[in-house]
Amino acid sequence: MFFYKTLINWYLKKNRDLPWRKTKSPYEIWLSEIMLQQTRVAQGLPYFLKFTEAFPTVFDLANAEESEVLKLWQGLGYYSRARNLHFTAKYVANELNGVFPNSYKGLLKLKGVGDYTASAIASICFDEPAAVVDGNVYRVLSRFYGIDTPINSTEGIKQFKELAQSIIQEEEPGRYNQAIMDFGALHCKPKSPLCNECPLASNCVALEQEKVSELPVKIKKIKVKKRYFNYVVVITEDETTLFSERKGKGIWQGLYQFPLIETTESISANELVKQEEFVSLIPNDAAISLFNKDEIIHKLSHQHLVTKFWVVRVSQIKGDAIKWSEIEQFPTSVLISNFLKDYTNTNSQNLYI
DNA sequence: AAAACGGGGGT
DNA sequence: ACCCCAGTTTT
Repeated sequence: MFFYKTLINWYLKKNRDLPWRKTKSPYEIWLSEIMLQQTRVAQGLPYFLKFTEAFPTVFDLANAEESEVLKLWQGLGYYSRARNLHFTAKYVANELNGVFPNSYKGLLKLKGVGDYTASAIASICFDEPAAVVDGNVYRVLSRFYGIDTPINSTEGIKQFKELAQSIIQEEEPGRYNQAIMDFGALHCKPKSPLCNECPLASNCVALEQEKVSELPVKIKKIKVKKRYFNYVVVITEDETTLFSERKGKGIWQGLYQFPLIETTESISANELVKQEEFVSLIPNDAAISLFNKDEIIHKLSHQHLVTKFWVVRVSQIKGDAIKWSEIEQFPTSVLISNFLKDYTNTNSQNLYI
């Protein structure tokens, strides 16, 4: 109870003024929670404003084209969130008359809504005492209670959820959930937490045992792969190009891109023109130049994409072309978005063979 | 149980 | 470089 009350009191003084805290509307809370999954508040905030303006209600979102949703989501990452968001909006609008489920259990069934998000919406919108466990909660609980079970182990996930659930009260569960998350984000930070002015210091096990910097424990296991991307930027005399949707599994599903030739290592122009995919795409009269002198290393969590943009000028095109002037309407990755920006600002003289 | 899934910011 | 972020889904 000390823990619970202290966090709520801290929150009443120090909470962040955020737009989704002005409402209990499940639509807006849901929208904000999906956007903030694995995403910093500062990064998600402008997207929340864009989305609520473009889609004031769940019906507006449901009636949008998926590509329109992805375009607004562009740059936020984890694009399956946007596709699931749209799917769930259509489900709620069409099957549930626009009314979101009003319980943790019901919310959990929605696509893109897991344990954290169901708890957040249920507690904030419906005052259900369902405890959220996000990265902040893991950190605050592991330190305050001195728990060194790895937070990303099966056992740790179960243990911390049970502990969090045992703490939450019937009284103001939504406010408490937001309090412990804000406290983790602003006060009990990963590096340099403010222990010398902490309202929980008197009972914090990690502080007492000088283990603050060691907690929480996390098993690290990500291994980064290198991949070699060659984007073929075909440009015809009448300013059209090839730009199509990325199908199948893997990164950037549903986003648009130039024809992509992936190789096992970095290649030259001479090697590029020998690639089967290139031959089938490009006529013999093509003029090929390399746009970026240095390889672009686009860094994702699990892979580094070593990328070359090949500008290929041709008289005519084989596949389905789009007008270059309309390319910005399509949702695309930050990697390609950055290229388009650079390309527009660069004279074609600066190309490298 | 582990891997995949983005991008940005802090140290 | 490495870690972390209002996690969820797929393999």
